[in-house]
Parts: sequence; structure tokens; C-alpha cells
Amino acid sequence: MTTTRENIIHEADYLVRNNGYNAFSFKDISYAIGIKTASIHYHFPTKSDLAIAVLEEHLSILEKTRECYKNKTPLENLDKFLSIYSQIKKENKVCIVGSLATDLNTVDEKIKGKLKTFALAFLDWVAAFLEKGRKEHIFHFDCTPRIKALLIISNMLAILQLSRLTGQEDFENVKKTIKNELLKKMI
Amino acid sequence: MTTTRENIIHEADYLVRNNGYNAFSFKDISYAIGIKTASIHYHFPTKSDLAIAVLEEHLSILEKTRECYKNKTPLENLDKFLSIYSQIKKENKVCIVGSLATDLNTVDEKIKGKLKTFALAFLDWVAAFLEKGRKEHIFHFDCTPRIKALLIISNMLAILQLSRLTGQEDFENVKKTIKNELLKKMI
DNA sequence: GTCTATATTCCGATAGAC
DNA sequence: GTCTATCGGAATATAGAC
Repeated sequence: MTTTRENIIHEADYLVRNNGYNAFSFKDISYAIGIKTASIHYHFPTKSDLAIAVLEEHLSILEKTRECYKNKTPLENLDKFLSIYSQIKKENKVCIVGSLATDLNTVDEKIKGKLKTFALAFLDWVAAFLEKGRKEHIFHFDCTPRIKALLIISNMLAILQLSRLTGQEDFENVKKTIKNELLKKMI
Repeated sequence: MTTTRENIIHEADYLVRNNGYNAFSFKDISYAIGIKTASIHYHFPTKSDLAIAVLEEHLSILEKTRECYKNKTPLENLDKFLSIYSQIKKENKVCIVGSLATDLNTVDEKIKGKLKTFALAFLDWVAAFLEKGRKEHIFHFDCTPRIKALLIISNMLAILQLSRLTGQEDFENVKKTIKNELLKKMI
């Protein structure tokens, strides 16, 4: 069973990542789930409150993923990481960080703070499995795990957006290349 | 001498890359350059017309850069490429592609087309000097020039956004790592 | 919890004077 | 080319009935 509150959050997440924070309205949600805009305000007094709930949902899913994958191999973690973006691509959306980061100067400080928390938690996860993978001689890279994590996160975040302009097949090619480079031994 | 038309385009570009397309208004421009909103409509009948003028300005600058750098070395081209993002970072903005790509589903087809034209022209430039650099044994990479170009463009595009959340110093570190990896011989 | 009704503000755009 | 004045619409948000 999904509650009205959960439906609103789910629809808001869809709209933020499809249209952007400043382009979606309470009316859009109203149409989508069959509820009046005044009723949305009962659950979320302001639009900022709704955005924060969306970000907390993303944080919750991330923490579940980290917990679920903490005893799995670095390669399984990498495949999970890449599959997250494949799923977003399949739905023709962009990721929550990419969507909100471009609107950063127009949102209130609480949203900014939550987004920062999410971005850092995500970065921690990726940096951690990259480091573990290198220690086990599965992954190979020459910089710090943090920088390597930033490099592959920025690749995936941006190719979601770029491949809508340059060609859809670029997404798959970039994804494959990232994995190959990470696994490639440099003699 | 700068005309009113040029002032409007310049301010619109600033606002799009600072606040996003759907967050900026004719009133913002009005305040900034001291002209009434009705006068802006004289130069640009609709908001879409203004966005297209902004994109054509970016295209014009790109073509001038390509022309100016076509006889320079691949390394000089790479440094120019990286310096473009450093300048954007210095001004705490994001690039035009990153800004408009997240709003892509909310803008009209003409804007979409112009943005696609710009993204492909930019990609061509980067892929071309990467390929030339590899032929001259200055750059080293294992994929096609197009994919390598997409990889480093997506790195720079996204680190502009990400480093506002994860830490400003991440921008410089990522930039250095990209250059190092490109110049690094793999024996 | 959800509704109707409304307040308030802001937006893009146009008409017409100067 | 720039102005004043204004239109029509849409946005977030609130009050109060049910």
C-alpha cells in the first residue's frame, strides 16, 4: 500500500528530474495523482518541504543500497553503481544531483544542505568500493579514490544529459569505457 | 561600444547559467541593465528568441576559438579547453550545456536544436585535437577520440556542478588528473 | 485529509503614446 | 527604441467548510 504522501514524493521526484525544480508545479502533481493542490500543502506546507522529502527518500535508498552491498565484491558494487544510471537513462531522466545542482542558486539553504549531504554520502560509497577494489588488485587507477570517484560520477552524471544531445548510443559506450579502464591492467 | 541588444544577451547568459532557464525572468534583466521589460520584447519578441540568441553567441565564440587554435598544438588546444572551465568556475557559474540540458524537456524545439548544434560542434573540436595529439604521440588513450572527448567533457561539465557540493578544491584536482592521464605514457 | 474559494505575487506578452 | 499601462494566466500559499 502506498500512502498519498508517498505518491506525492514519487511524483515530485519524477517531475524534478524530468522538468527541473523551477519548472514543476503543485498543479502538475495534482493532475498526475488526482488530488487538489491544497491537499498537497497539507502534507508539505511549502515546495521546499517537498523537495527535502524527495532528497530524504534518495538518501534512504542510498543507505539501503550501501547496507545491502557492503559485503559484496567491489565489482558487484561497480555494476550496481553503473546500473543506477542505466535505469535513469532508460526512463530518460537525469539524476537528482545533476538536476538540482544547476538550480542551486535558486533554492533555499535547507535544500542545498540536504543535497550536499546526499552528494557526499554517494561519493563516500563510490570512493570506498574503488579503494577496496584497488587493494584487491581488481581496479587500477593512479589518483586518490576520492578523485577517481569524482571522475566516474561526473562521467555518468553528465553523459545522462549529454547523450540526449549527441546521440543515445554515447551513453552505453561511455559506460563500457569506464568499466574497461578501471579493470585494465597497465602492465 | 556595446548595444542594448548585446547587453541583454550578456545578462541573459549570466542568468541562465546562474539560475537556470526557468528561474530567470525579463524583470531580472530589466533590473540589471536599467531597461523596462517591454523594451526587451522589442529586441526579442519571446523568451525563446532570447535563449536562441544566447546560444548563437556561444556558437560564435566557439567558432572563433576553433579558428584561432586550428594551427596551434594539441596541448595548447587542451589547455584552452581546460581554461574555459576554469573561467566558468571562477565566476561560480555552470556551462551553457549543463544548464540547459537539465531543462531540456521544458524548452521549445528551436532551443533544443540550437543546443544540440552547439554540443556537437564543441564535441567535434575536442575530439579533433585529441586525435591529432594521439597521432603525434603526445596524448594517450585507448578508446575512440569521440568517446575520450565525451569522457573529459562530461568530467569538466559535471565537476563544475559537483564541486559546489563536495568542495571547491575538487575542481582543480579533477582538472589536473585529466591532463595527467592524457599525457601519461602507459609503457 | 480533502475539498472550494480566494489572496497575492509574478510571469510573458501586447497596445499604443512619445 | 523606450516608455506606461494593462491583459491573461499561472504560481505558491492560506482560510475555512466538510
